[in-house]
Amino acid sequence: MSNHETVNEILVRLFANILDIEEKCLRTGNFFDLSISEMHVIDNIGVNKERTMSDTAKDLKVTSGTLTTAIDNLIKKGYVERRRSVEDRRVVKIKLTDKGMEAFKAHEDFHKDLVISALQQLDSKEEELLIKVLSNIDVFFNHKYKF
Amino acid sequence: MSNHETVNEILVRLFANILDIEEKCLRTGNFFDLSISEMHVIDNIGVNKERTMSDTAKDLKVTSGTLTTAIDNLIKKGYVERRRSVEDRRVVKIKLTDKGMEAFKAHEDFHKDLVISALQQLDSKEEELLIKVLSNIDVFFNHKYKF
DNA sequence: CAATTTATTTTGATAATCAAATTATATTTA
DNA sequence: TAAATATAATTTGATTATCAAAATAAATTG
Repeated sequence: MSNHETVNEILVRLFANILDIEEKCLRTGNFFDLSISEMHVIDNIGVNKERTMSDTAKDLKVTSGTLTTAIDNLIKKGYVERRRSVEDRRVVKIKLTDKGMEAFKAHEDFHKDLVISALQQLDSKEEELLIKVLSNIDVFFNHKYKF
Repeated sequence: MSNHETVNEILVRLFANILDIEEKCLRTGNFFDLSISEMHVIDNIGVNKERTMSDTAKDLKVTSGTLTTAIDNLIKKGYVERRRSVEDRRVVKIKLTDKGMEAFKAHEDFHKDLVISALQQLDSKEEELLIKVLSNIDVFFNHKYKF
């Protein structure tokens, strides 16, 4: 097998595994009632912020209708609060509750932990190599991603 | 910014976008009637192979009920064929049609492009090192997060 | 102030998924 | 070998995530 094929195979496997790990860590952790996509909504709202529905939907690349139902559920579960803006009464502001912030932090910690444990294995030369390759992929995606 | 933060940032962006980009490349290409999950089924069946439902479902980490409906749709769209095994009549074998193989190859090309971009500016020694580094990370994750 | 634009929600639909029940066939065992 | 058990796949009934288009409400503009 060529290097290219090997790299492809490992990247595909790593990607699938990381998604799997993230989902399972969620489901077996303290926030077992959150799906990955719900966690991504929480992650996007972020701590100490009050965001509008449309900005959040745009960031997450979903329609505002989709976000409305997602937020309905997150409110039911106690992770998010919603209020109408007083300056512009068309606008709805959302922010995390304390429980939401805890979930945010847990997820952040998970990410930190994942990256730290991956990088711990590497010497500085390997680390640079990895960053270079990841950046290359990032550039490739940004290039492809103009629709 | 520390290496950790850089890596984390790139990873988050990559993970947020990769499925999206892959799907959009599909939809704007010759196989606009395939979703990304359908393409992953096609990818898993692979060319020149005849696979059983259960093996494929296991590989894809979905239940066999889920795969049954996925295969129903792929047959309707003309990408897959299904026949009962003669040796064991409980077993169902699936394989790609010619159209399915074309889709497989188109998807393969997308991945090839990705890897070529990823490996840009790397000499063959660095390629080898990268393979080692990625494999280590994969093995490490599987050890650390086993459920 | 009427028309238009903007922000959000609602509605009605489809994909992907699961667990549990069902069907058909094969294997084991008493 | 007939009955019990196991296996492979499908069907059923449900949920979640998603979209486009219609509806609602508020702000802006001409």
